[in-house]
Amino acid sequence: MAKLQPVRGTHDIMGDQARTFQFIQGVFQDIATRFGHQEISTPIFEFTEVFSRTLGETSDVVSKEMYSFEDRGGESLTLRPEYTAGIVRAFISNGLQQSLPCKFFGSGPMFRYERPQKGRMRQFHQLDVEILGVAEPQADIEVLALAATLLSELGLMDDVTLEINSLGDTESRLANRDALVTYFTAHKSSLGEDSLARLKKNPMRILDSKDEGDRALVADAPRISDYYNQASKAFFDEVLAGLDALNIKYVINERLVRGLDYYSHTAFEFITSKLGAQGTVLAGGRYDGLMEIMGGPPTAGIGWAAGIERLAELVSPDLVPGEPRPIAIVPVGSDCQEQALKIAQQLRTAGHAAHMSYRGNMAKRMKRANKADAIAAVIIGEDELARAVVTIKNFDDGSQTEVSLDQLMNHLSHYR
RNA sequence: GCGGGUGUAGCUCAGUUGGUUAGAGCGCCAGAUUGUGAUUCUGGAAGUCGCCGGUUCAAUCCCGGUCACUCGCCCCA
Repeated sequence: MAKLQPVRGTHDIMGDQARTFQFIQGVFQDIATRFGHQEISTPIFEFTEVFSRTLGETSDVVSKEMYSFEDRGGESLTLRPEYTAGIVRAFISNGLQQSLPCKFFGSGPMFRYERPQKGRMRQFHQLDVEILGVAEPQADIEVLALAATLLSELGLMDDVTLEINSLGDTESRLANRDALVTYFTAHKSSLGEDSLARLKKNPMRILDSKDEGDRALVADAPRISDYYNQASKAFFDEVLAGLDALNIKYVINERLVRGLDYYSHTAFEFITSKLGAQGTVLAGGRYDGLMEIMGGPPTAGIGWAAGIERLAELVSPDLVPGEPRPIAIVPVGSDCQEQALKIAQQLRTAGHAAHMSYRGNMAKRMKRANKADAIAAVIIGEDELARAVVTIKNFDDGSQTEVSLDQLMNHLSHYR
């Protein structure tokens, strides 16, 4: 029989990794709450249209990366490849325009049919933050401050740099795009194969090309910043001033772009050099045009997503809290089982971690307790019970004391 | 989707220039120790050498395909 394998690009999360994930999500929830965001969990699948409409038919995600399937009713459903589309859909479904601004956070699995690599899975997990209904640059600043706080509390600020850019408003961006198309079309013959395709689908992406020949062309290409109108320039300046005020370091990267039409103004990525080709750890931007594409009322939006797997690769293990050291319950002889159960229950109710020892002679039980990193063992034997006492063994110094059942909980409170 | 690398025990890895019973360390189980852990000693289980096919008297080793992982590209978190 062939080895039972998980589906390509999926993983079981357990042990240290599970603990690291939990730590990251806990820090994230705490910070997001401090920033005034509320949790939202949207379904992990939606009608396919939710994603195909928002992401655009020509985008890579829609054209080759979606996990789509028909349900029994013949509806085309898709496992979510990203969080934003679902949140925007939820906003419209629930009529939340009545309660703007909406500040959301969420986390969970995402699905993309990609060729797996380290830091890139078919099922992966993201943290997500969105602010809907704030057209002011203050939202951009806050969302970036949230990101910076998260990365700093995860101990990653030294591993990561913030790259930021502005696409300008619609007017500025379209003017720049036209100029780019004109420029690159004139130099079509020197463009690489990938970039030729981008010229049609997503011309701004050429700016980000890794092809050497393209890069030479890009150096002389029209610059986005030359096409900012006054409002766009003022907006970007205000965002940068906010970052300066908060002492958040950044690098302006004019090649950092978003292709789809509903993006505008701020685009940013926190990047690390420690993860090979998958260097983007957290990324986002402003998407003021998205709500309308979805059929909702014109509503500004900005947000970001971070890959939990990628963060987990970077987080130092010593930051992740270990499991609490348990107290081992060691009954000796079958007559002591009931008392052992009761003591375990008492301990757990009082907030201790208690590990019940299930089988074996005493040496075996002690061995297991030691392996579980127990801080102490409660040894429950017939001799002791006859005198209404138990023996407490301290695993760190090897000392033993007899404690009366009455005093047990009191005594063990020292072991927290 | 495109190109390169890798695949031997639960884990980390040796090894066989193609030859009969494939090894180590760690881990696991048991015993020394039926009321006392970490150390020590002894023993044990565990592998269709990723899978399928080809070449060969003979394949874990060579060849082809396939699956998975991995590195880069595309794209992205």
